[in-house]
Amino acid sequence: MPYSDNEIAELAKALAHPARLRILRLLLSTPGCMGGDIVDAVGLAQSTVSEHLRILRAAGIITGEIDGPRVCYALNPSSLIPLTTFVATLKSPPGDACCVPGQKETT
Amino acid sequence: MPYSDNEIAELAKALAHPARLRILRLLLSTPGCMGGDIVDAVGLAQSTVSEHLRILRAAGIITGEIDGPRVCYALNPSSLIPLTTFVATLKSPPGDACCVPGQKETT
DNA sequence: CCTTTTTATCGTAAATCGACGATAGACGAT
DNA sequence: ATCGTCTATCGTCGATTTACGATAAAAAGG
Repeated sequence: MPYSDNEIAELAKALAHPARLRILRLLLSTPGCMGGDIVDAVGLAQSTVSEHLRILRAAGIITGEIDGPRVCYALNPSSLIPLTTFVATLKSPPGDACCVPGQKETT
Repeated sequence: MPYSDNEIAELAKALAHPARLRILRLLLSTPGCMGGDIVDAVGLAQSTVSEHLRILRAAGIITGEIDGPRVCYALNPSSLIPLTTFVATLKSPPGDACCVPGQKETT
């Protein structure tokens, strides 16, 4: 039993918002990464972006290092291992039906 | 630009609850997979479990095939490709600092 | 010291989520 | 046709989330 459902759910929750994904993409592609740049890029209020950054930091997905009056944010990809491990586990059984054949479909 | 942030966020949101992760683990390990078994396993009210199943189905993560009065649920791992692709992308740059060296730490 | 810049926090309002019981619908069996 | 079983939906309630403006806190620079 590798990682707890709560742990994985916390990570998934942190990723479950477009603005936060946008921030992560930004951190991936931007050499400078102060909060101000992030605010400009996502187009939300500064306080809202700060809250998204707090959520990502609380989940361990990013780190923030104080650099003078600013904060330099960076990705911490290894934090996502519990989530990726779980998803990989789901893919393991290639494809065997669970019920006896001969059903109608739904969706 | 492979997948949209909204699409990925929807998948992450569907995974962002321990009960739903529990259901997915159950579907991975259980040969029979009718809703009733799931209700017993997660220990929540039938209506609550049905709602979790609806969310997973809406996200495409599971499928439900009607089998008489029951519904047979099964995993659909390929639905998670947008999410796994995104997370894999985050891991690509091994580790280069984004700011000039010489900062204090936060977290 | 005071000002400027940058980030975090507070308070609040609207929206969404999670859980439940009650009810309705679908199906096989009697 | 009716009954029993299984699942989905409805209505509701409390908790959480998201967003904002306003305000406070920290640090560099004049």
